[in-house]
Amino acid sequence: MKRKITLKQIARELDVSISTVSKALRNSPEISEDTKQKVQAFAKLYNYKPNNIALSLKNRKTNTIGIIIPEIVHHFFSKVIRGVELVANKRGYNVIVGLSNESFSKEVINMEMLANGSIDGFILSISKETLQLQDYHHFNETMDQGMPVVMFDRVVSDIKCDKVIVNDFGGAKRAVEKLISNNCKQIALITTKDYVSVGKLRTQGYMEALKESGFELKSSLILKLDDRLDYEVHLEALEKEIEQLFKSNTAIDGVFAVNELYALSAMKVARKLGLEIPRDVQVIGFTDGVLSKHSTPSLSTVSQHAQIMGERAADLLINKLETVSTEAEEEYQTIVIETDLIERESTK
Amino acid sequence: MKRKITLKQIARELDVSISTVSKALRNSPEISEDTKQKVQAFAKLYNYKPNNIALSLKNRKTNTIGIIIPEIVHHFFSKVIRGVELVANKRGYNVIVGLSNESFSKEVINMEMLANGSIDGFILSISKETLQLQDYHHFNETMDQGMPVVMFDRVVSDIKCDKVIVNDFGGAKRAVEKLISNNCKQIALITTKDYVSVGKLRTQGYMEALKESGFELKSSLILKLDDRLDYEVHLEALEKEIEQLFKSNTAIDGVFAVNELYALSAMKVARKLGLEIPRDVQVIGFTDGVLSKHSTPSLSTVSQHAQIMGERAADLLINKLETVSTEAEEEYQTIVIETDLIERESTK
DNA sequence: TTTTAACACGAAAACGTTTTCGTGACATAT
DNA sequence: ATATGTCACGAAAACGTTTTCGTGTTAAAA
Repeated sequence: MKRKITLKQIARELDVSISTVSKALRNSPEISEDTKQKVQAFAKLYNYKPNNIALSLKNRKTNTIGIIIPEIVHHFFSKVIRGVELVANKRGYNVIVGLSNESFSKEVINMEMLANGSIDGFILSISKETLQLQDYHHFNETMDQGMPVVMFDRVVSDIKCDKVIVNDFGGAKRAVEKLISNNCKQIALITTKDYVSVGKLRTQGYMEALKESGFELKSSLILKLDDRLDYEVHLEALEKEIEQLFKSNTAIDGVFAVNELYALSAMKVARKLGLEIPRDVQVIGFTDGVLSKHSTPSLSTVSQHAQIMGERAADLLINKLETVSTEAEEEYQTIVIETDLIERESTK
Repeated sequence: MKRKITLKQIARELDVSISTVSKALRNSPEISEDTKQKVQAFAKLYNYKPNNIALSLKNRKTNTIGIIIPEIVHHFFSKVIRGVELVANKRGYNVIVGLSNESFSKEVINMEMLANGSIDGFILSISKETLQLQDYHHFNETMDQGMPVVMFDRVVSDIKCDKVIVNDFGGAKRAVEKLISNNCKQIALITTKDYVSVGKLRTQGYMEALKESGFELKSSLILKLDDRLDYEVHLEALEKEIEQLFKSNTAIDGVFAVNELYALSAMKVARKLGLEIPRDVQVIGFTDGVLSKHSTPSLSTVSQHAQIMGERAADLLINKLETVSTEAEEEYQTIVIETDLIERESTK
């Protein structure tokens, strides 16, 4: 077991100084061809690679970006990570992942751990608990210390930083318009409570689409679920709520759901109640998930382009890291990713 | 924008030496109560936190573990990451993620990037291309340099290191036994080519179960797919292959598939051919995925406990990192995670 | 021959810590 | 009065780099 070799060891072996070795390896013109050859050959032989930590300390730059997300077992978030990793790697950065698990305190702790020199900047999506508490001090403190932050998907407008978001409003609106043009008359909405920013926007898109088409808004058609309950575990509870919705609105012929699970459950409940999809009820979900594609019937859905979000966020962050900030130049961008409506079997 | 404060700055402000500040903050008995109070108060006020990079350099320990996986948009792998992150965080470590994207060269590059001081050890699952090429020099070189490696799921027996694997053989065997006891007579196997170690083991489990029950092995019932083709994209190609299988073996009444997608496709094809599940054909998959639970009919499956694998791998690695290695003591463990057979609607 | 310039290299500082060891001031014991 | 000991702190090294600056040697120019 041979430990990694250092400049100092090479210097000692070849009986030159550390500086000479360093310069020789970086091909400095200061060093004679002879010495360069000798040093480079030796370094190659012993497979010398500069120590990243030492470089980070010297350069005050880690070439690592931190990404903090609420959950990793989730198609959307893992796709975002893939996007981040893709451009990060391409541009010479590593990615360190922190999970907040939707908890405020874990989010804070994770950020503090990483902010102490481990990374150059953050890419993150805010946890539900943080959104509820509306306590954003940790974001502001991090940025105060000169560490750039790029938020994606779940953002809040109060915070001044770069953002990458989905056109939730537009995507939802188009989905509902699709249902309308497909001749749906009673379109239900299955959404989350308003503190989830994306849920709120999608709800507004639903409303706007109905309004523009001259439909009246019936609050009985809107089911707002408290998603603090993990419905992946308590599936029956979710289905019960949706069943109630269908039973008290027997004329429902269209459903727009703000995520995949809600949409699938809606299809399941509808079928259970003897309704056929898409003949009797048409359903559209909102997601980049894998369920939509493989469900039966497959689910029409609003695609968010999660991977592209990750790529954009990473580019935004790295650009900021690599431009010399002229201080006052506090210009923050918000990139809006457009959605696509993917039509599958759950719509006509 | 106030940059992070350092010991040196505190020392200058309070007109003491750097060492005094360091000791005061670590509550050294060498320092008088007076000075401690003063220093600690000042540090708190300016929210001093030691710089991780400097600590890493000093201690030659980063408290970071690297995890390299072939793909992150995948339920199994993201669950493993969650497990790793869970215990890593609990034990004071960060997690840095590298994606090989099933490519040999990306795997090598990623490992080299991280091995140069960025992390203390690796947790990884081998990429398909590496398994095909059977080129494992990068693993051995990393370990030669004294960096511990824990492999999970996709491992090879030639490499001497700690491992966490699933009981693929046993899980597959039990699944097929279940089909047999459910009265299936013609049980098909949908698997991968043998270079995927887990696929091979599951295939052997299938064979063993049949043999023990006195069934004859019919090679026409075994479909070996080349999974270099990404069937998530070329779904029709996959379905066509499976359709062939069913058409040339019309008596098939049971299917064991080595992953989720194969199982789902089998169900889809069977239904298309007018077969009802589970009445005419019973199906069992192998996975920890989300599709199984939400498909219609829901899929009976062999659960791998991915998160537990991640947890075990992390514990194994951190234990190794934190015990002083008495050199010769080259004891490597292999932890086998037992599977569970989750019965859902696709079996009787 | 003396001055200048180019060349090839080394010493040392810096990044931010922790830790070992040394030392001056003062108090106590001889 | 001298020796011993405790206390409170500082200097310096170390981790592994890069880079600035200084310097001794040799060759070219005056």
